[in-house]
Amino acid sequence: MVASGHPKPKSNSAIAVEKLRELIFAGILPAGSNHLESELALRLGMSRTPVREAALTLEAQGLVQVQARRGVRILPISIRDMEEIYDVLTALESMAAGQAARQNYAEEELQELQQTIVDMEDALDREDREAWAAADDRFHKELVRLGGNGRVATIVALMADQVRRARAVTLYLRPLPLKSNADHRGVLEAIITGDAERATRIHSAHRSASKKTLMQLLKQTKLHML
Amino acid sequence: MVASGHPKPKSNSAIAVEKLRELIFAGILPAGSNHLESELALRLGMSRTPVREAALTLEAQGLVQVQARRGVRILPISIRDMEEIYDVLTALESMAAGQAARQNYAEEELQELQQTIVDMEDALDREDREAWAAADDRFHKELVRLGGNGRVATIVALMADQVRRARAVTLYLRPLPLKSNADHRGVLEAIITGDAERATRIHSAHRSASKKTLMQLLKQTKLHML
DNA sequence: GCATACATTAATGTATACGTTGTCAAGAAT
DNA sequence: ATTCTTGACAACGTATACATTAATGTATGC
Repeated sequence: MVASGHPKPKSNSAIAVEKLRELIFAGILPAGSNHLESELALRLGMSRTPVREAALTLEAQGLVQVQARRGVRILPISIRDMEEIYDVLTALESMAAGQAARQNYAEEELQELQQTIVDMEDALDREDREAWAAADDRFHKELVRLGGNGRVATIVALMADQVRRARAVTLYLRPLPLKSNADHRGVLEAIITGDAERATRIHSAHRSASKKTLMQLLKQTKLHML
Repeated sequence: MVASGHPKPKSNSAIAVEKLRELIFAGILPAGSNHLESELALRLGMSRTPVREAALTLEAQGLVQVQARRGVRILPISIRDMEEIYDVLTALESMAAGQAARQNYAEEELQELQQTIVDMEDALDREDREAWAAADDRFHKELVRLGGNGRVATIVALMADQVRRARAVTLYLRPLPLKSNADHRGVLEAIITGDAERATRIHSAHRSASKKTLMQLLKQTKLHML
């Protein structure tokens, strides 16, 4: 067998999910807009059936809403939505940080987490906001993975998707998150030393601060819908 | 307009979701079993299409898994699954308790929560485990509602579904949860007095204790799969 | 001139037919 | 006897045709 990449025969339904997600995240299907199933099917070059199934999947993920006779509606994200999302992330990630600390990981198992912090610092030096955001995503994802709770990882990934949609707008509005890295290092150290309570506390404070900053930003700039 | 119940013309797809959920919770479709789409369609008296859509919905809810050529598999719940689920519930409900305390609810707005506690006490007096479980469900659901975060409510409802599946087995194995009610009253009082930190702490301890009890029970009785 | 009722239409919801593919078993070869 | 191959079958994935239903526009009556 050739060692090439997966010869994965993806179903059209799965392809539709991917493509629609891309279209939504790229803003080509703008928040609040409605799209007929037949229109999307035409655009994706397949029949309505797999598109319909993809729409159901995306609805379960909270990205769209399927309305009878009005097509699939790309859900907008209000300030209140962002508040809810950040609170869920705060609760679950903080718990994950604590659980990670309880696992007694060897330092080498924490290399990826450490690397994301280094990458964030590098990005900050270069004032590269995109790179910082990408590394920040990796940090939070890895943190949750280390927590060892698959359901938490799934839920957090869903919520993080929503945050990412909003970031297109918010990333360049806020000041560079210089303070964040102290928090990240603190969480890492707490995990290394096995101090679960401290890991939870630091991360919770970190998320709360992020939320506060973002909320103020959204309210100031009157970006009530994304 | 007559004040009778909704003349709701539910779609077959929605009906299929309901019926399949009932069949799963009743154990008629046992955990771990596989069922062909055509078989389920025949049983529900409709074509494969709405059944397929229902299966996708239930898959997103974590109740089943659709495997190519092997039909829909009713997902079993392992001890590890229950542990993950309880941890998610602990984190989100505890936060909800704190948020509820911050809302400065008038006492009349907390009547339903109070009523569930009364009902639990009544059920305990009568040693009616089913009634206790039903009231306990209402307590947790109402608590989360009072927290005011819709996403938390949705996620908790999903997780609570899974717990309910397992309860058919566990409800009659464990001792009557006499101690629970002190916790419930404590949470209620903390919400009334607006002590968010206390509400969170008490509820978190309550959920942790419940988890511990359940875990021991499951391991002792060697009920590794449900 | 406005409101109401009806007809038309367009989009969803559902059924069905068909192509595709993995599975399983039977038989042959080693 | 075991393993590999091959072929048939069965179930899913997808397309398409059809039924259902709600929205819209028009016509008619008050």
